Amino acid sequence: MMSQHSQNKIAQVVVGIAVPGPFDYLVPDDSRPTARVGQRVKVSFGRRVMLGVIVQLKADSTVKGLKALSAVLDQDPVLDRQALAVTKKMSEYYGCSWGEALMSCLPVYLRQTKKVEQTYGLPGDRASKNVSLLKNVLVHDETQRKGRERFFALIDAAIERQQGVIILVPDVYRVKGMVEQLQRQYALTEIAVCGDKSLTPKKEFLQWARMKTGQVRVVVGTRSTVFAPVPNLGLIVVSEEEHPAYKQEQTPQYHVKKIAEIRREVESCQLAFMSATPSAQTWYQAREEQWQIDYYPREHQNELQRVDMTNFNPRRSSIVSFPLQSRVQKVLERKGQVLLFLNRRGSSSITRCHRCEAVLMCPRCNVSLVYLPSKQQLVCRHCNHTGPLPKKCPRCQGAYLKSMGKGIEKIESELARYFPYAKICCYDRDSDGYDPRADIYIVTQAFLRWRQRVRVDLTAVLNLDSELTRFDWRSGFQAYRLLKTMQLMSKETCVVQTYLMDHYVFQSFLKGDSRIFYRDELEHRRELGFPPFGHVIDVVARSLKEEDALAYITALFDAMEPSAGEIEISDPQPDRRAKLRDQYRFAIHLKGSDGGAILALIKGALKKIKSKRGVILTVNVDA
DNA sequence: AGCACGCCGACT
DNA sequence: GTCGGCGTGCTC
Repeated sequence: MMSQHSQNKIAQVVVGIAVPGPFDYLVPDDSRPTARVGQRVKVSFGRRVMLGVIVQLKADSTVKGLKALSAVLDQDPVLDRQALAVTKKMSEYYGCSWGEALMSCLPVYLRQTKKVEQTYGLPGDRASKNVSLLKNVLVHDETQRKGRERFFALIDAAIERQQGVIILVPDVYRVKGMVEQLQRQYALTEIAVCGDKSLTPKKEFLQWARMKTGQVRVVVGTRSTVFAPVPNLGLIVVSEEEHPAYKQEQTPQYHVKKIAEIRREVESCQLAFMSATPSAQTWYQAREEQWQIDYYPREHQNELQRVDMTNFNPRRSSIVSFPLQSRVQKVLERKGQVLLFLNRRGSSSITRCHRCEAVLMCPRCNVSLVYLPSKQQLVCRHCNHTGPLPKKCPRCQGAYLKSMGKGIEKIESELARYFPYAKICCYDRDSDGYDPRADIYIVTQAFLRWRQRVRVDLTAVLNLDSELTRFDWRSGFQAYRLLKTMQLMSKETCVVQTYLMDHYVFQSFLKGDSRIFYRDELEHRRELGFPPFGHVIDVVARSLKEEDALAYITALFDAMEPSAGEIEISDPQPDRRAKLRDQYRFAIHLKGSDGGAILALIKGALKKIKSKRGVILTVNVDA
């Protein structure tokens, strides 16, 4: 009798910490008939009690002195073989433990060592039909309308095949709109929302269980929804695929698009990446891998006006140039609407003493503080440290503090003088909605989350140069994305102010066809060895003690094998944010064609040097 | 990741 | 002589 379960004598278990594993445990006799791969278990690991997951069952083990499982927590496995395979591949790709990858794909409620009575048996046999592998799709849509039609056609086809669908959106604000769109098309009960942090763990788990048991056809959610336990998965849609929020910044640092690709490999589902401005990497990948590419260029031509700022004396004229002012004037006369973009909050970005030249700085981050007239506060753009505007210079007690560097609230007060009857509104990351009745909006980056809903008569980029000159291999693309977005939001005219008329990004954009931009941008990246033609890896050491962080990064630099292949290694240098939240940060930048070789170089150097107390090291690939 | 073991400086 | 620093190594 016992022998028929002898294959279940030993369980291989992984735990959610950075240890290699898996570890063998004895399965207690009474659990042997019911023990299954994918069940959660309680184990004593070292001196601790931890949650584990059975990843394999076997008859015997080479390890002596095995401990027994403390308890089996599930009746049915919470993870099927496909989820196990996906997390295994994920751990190999990202170099985290299998257990860490597994935990990130479980709902919070199931990460506790609590027994769950819920069963996850599927109603009937929903074994997947043998569907031939469908081509991945890039939906590159500048029209809003055609892309949506294509989107629904892809979902319809998956439902037609009796398969489930996952739809990813970059942040919680977009979930609602997406669900409303879907509800017009599909029955309410077939849609579930996922990744909503306001949900209690228990409620999130109940949603998860609905998906797991196949009661849900379509799942909508943010980043972590890419792990949703949809049985017989047919399609994963990544909307606004270039959005940076799809990258998880805490360990394990995964990217939604990579996980989607792994799920495609394991579960043979189709992928659809959608955007009005897809990333250059995706654009390239779609061509290299022969995806189906649906490009819908914008239908309505609008006028693009370039303003060469070298024609104006910056000391004598406003940041809103004369040509732009007269454009605004004309639109306002017709009761039209205007949208101006400047990526700088507040009224001034620097407050300096006229006498001793001291600049008001954030004590924790060593960057100049921004003044917000609406709150009458000085605020740090990195850590949100806030304080009042002092009346006297804190260093020399002089009474002449001077504001420099104009932000959107400064533009607002300037424009209020030119256009006293216009209703003018500012929007930055502290705004929680915008008033669609304003005559003029002046906005920062944060406003772009509304880009799909906004259509105004005139849009303008006040300072393209701040986007073009950022020290970042993606600045070209991001400048292009801003230009395109501003262009698509305008019904009639888009004005761009710049000193850099000849910059390749601007010149490519002016040619009108986005394919020209991607061709030029990719050529530029190929020459410089940037992604997708190479990898850029940053290593950052941070510590409360400046000398410790510097000593550590220098030791790491010295331990790196010189000229290992064709890897470019920068000298240790202060990070772009040299001090952040009281911590000093130093960086090394590495570049090369083989990302794995760069990581191996870093790992090799790390092994040679000893870790230092209070110094934290982070490695960022293609950040 | 934790949490032990283990080997060198300042305290009753 | 011990308390306690933190470097090193293991967890079935």
